[in-house]
Amino acid sequence: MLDRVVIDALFPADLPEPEHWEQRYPARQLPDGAKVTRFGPSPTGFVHIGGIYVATIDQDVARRSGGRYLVRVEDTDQSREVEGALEQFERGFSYFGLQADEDTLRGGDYGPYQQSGREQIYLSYVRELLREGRAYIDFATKDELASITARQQATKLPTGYYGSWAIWRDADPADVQAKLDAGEPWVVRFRAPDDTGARVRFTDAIRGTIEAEANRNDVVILKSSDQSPRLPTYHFAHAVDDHLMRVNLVIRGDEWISSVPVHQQLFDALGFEPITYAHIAPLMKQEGGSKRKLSKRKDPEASVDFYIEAGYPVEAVLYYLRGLANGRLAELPLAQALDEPINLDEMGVAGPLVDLVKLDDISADHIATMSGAEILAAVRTWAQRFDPELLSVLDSSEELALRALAVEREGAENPRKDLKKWSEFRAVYGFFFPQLHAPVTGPDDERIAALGVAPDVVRAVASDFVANYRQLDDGQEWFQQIRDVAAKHGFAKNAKELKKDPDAYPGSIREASQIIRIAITGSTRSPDLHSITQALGRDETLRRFETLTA
RNA sequence: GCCCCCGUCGUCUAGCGGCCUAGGACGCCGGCCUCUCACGCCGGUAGCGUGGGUUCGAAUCCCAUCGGGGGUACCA
Repeated sequence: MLDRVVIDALFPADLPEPEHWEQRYPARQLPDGAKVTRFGPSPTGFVHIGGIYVATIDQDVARRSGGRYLVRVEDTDQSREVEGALEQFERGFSYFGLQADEDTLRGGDYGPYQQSGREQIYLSYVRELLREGRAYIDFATKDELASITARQQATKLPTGYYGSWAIWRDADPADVQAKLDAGEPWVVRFRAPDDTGARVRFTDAIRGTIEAEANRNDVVILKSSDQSPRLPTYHFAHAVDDHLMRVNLVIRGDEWISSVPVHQQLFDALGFEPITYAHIAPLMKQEGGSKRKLSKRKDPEASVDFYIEAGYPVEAVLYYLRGLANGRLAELPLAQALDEPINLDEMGVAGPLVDLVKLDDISADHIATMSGAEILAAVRTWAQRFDPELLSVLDSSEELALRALAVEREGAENPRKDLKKWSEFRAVYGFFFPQLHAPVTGPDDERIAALGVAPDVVRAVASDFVANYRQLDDGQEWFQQIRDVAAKHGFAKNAKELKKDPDAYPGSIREASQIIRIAITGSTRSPDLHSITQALGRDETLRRFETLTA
């Protein structure tokens, strides 16, 4: 074991003792059963939808229990850091209404909330572990490490830096000193308790009891001395930060399950109270016949930007995510589900596939419950960022927009579900707006030609329709105008009649209606025609026939 | 290689030894409504990974096997 003087010389002389930090960050005064949770984003410049998923759970559990939810930026890997990542994170998370009770922006009594700002704290505890002989200085090179792993694999031994493989674990202090004097870079490794073969068990708040081999690995806890700032690995930062921030429930991805034995040893060596874990199965993606984690490289829907750009309503996404967390919530109406608590012990243990079709359905259902004014407001907000042209049209024709959105919605028993996301507004409602609507080119426009009605008949039908057109309030009466024109030009009363004797008619009422529909909306598929003309007004309605009657 | 987690319709799931001929939701298919689309309504499709046990009885318990996921980093 190294001499205390040697150890202390490796650290700043004014480095506080652990006791200092313990006092600086006292136990929280919270009601019984209050959960303090935390979400730890890495500033890699990509906000993953899985982060929203986990953070939603973190926040919900904390708030329900009268506890605290904090965000701690895990930036111990400076090489992966991306410029502006924090702002991006903030934007993504606030879009989904996920505000932390404590974080870098809002502050709090347990900061800094960014690991790169906590160097002194980690160092205090590393030095302490070193003094106690529960950690040691290590000079192993990458090549040495690779060789150890290779030899272990060849002999089917568990891989890792442990026991007699750990070349610096019980090194002669003189050798250590020599390396130090030579200025060789060093890391600090945790001295794993020597209980090889032992089994450990712990209770996971989601999965129940989990049993595993005790950790044997002397994991690195402090990264290389040739870096500045001197930062800890995740494992060590987790132990120190979660203890000092008085977090009592760690909710994280299940890729951490295998690390729990190390974490427990670390907590124990540091003299910290053990902590409760809840390991969440990650959001998955179907690929071929198998599932894999949603990947930020391959799957656009892994990014929160995907949902923001598409313009999915926040509530719909949140509702979907909560339903994935607790199946029970997916059966509840949206408002109620957003209000019900998420229970950890109800969470599934297998990773769910994210199903955009399901999200679309949820979203369409939700939008159908909104008023036209609410929808317009949401579309405007979306368009502000993603479709400036649409924005200006909306702003110059607000009344029209409201009338358009009212069609088969306001006062309707079963409102249309024709909008799944705000980005679809233009395609679905665009034709209402003269600035966005391209009139048909004429009787031979291919959309009309596809109906199979002769161009001169089309022109005649259109002309007659326009000549006698009356803007009527009653839908049936209004539609009678089309029936009359159709009858006059020999169209069959219904499709059945036409089918019986196809050559006897230019088409049926169906085709006649479609001529009118295409002229007005540009499409063979549209909401109720009468309602549309009500929204458009007489003049605009007739204007849309100009190219057909000319 | 070694260690851990997981496995019910295409998807999300209910299910905790008899209430299961396995329930719901989304999707899909068909029908009704109808001037198109959407909505709505009605109906249908489809699953306990496999093989052994235990038991009067197994989706539920045990074992094995297969499949999927993760860890085994000075990444988180």
